[in-house]
Amino acid sequence: MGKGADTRGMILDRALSLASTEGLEQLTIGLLAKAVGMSKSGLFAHFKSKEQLQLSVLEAASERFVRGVISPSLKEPRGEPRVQALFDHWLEWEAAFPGGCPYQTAIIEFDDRPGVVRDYLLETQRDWQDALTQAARIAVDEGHFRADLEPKTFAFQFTCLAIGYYQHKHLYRDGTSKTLTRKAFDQLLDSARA
Amino acid sequence: MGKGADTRGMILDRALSLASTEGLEQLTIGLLAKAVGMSKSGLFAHFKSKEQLQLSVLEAASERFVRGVISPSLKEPRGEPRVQALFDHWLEWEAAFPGGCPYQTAIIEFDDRPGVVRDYLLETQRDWQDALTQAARIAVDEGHFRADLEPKTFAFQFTCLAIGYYQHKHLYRDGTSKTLTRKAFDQLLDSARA
DNA sequence: TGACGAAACGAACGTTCGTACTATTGTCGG
DNA sequence: CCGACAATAGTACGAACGTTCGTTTCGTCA
Repeated sequence: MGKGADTRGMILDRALSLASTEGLEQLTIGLLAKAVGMSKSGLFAHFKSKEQLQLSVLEAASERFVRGVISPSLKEPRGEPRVQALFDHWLEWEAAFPGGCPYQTAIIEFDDRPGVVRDYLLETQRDWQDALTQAARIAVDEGHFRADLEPKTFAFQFTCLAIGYYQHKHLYRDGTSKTLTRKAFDQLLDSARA
Repeated sequence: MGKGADTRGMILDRALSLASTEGLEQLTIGLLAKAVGMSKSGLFAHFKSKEQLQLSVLEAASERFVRGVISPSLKEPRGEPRVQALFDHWLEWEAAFPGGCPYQTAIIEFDDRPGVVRDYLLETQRDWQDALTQAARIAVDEGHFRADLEPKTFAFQFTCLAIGYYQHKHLYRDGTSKTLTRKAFDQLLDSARA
């Protein structure tokens, strides 16, 4: 159980990069094998099907997301600072992948294709949305946000900005995306406060 | 030049639906041929390459977008009513495709892949962003929006909501997306007004 | 009606896809 | 150091990919 898990991890590392630029479907087994310097069959043995590979890639992404975004944000003070931290860490995390957030790509690819991949995406995205909603609710409780703020709506607006940032950055590539998104987010925070 | 253009149009019609659900790359020539009841080679003859087919599909989408969103909105009164119309027509237009806005899918697929398709996406998306910015600027001039509003930022926020709506709708499929998005948009309008 | 160009066809090209088998290598505990 | 077993490579498969080819059907006008 030693060596195998290591190579599997290395494969998923490389797969995450490829999936972020090419998508989960274009992430081909032959291509991935060449990228990590293995034979197609040798790599294939680690995952018993392409669908399992796709799922494993998303699970690896989840793990990184928790480690890079969720956990560090939970260490921040409750309320607005934590909301702000979630946003900051999201921006950082997105930049860690050459093709941007792998979830973004995967959701577009699979939101109309039923199966275990779509199910997994739905589940994790719900969790992320719940976490955001909860963070907003706490900010209300703490008195940072106005009492009549709807946490769910706030979470949606938050997510919209995150998605929009991703798209703007990768399409225009003019370096203005981060400033623009920060401005929009500050405005969102403004209207969320008392 | 009669018959050929007709079938070409019919092909692109079907292709638009398929591309919105499957993506421009998964929109396979063989699959499309089967969908329209033609032979692969017969269909292929209309476009001299797959890249040309993809480009033609996007051009067909552009045409529909102008006819369904831009033009009718320009008939509305200048200022906020026109901005509102742009948003309303966007929501309608998006619903006309089984897999949602074909641009959304295409941008995610091609934003990291240089070529004529990406170039075309960049160009049309810039046009759309410019149109939105211009509409916001007019609303400022008319006194509907506050004088210090930044039209470009507003256009970005607008687009973010549109993208977010698309994703929410197709992933969750719980029927709450439109209400949620309208609420967020109303809030955006509120903060844009005096 | 005959002829001619446009449009659609069927078959085949070489390549790559995901997956199934079998063989070879590598890594450890006795 | 060796046997067991995990890990990787090799080979082959049927199907689908984009593309090309030569041929056949269709539409139109002399």
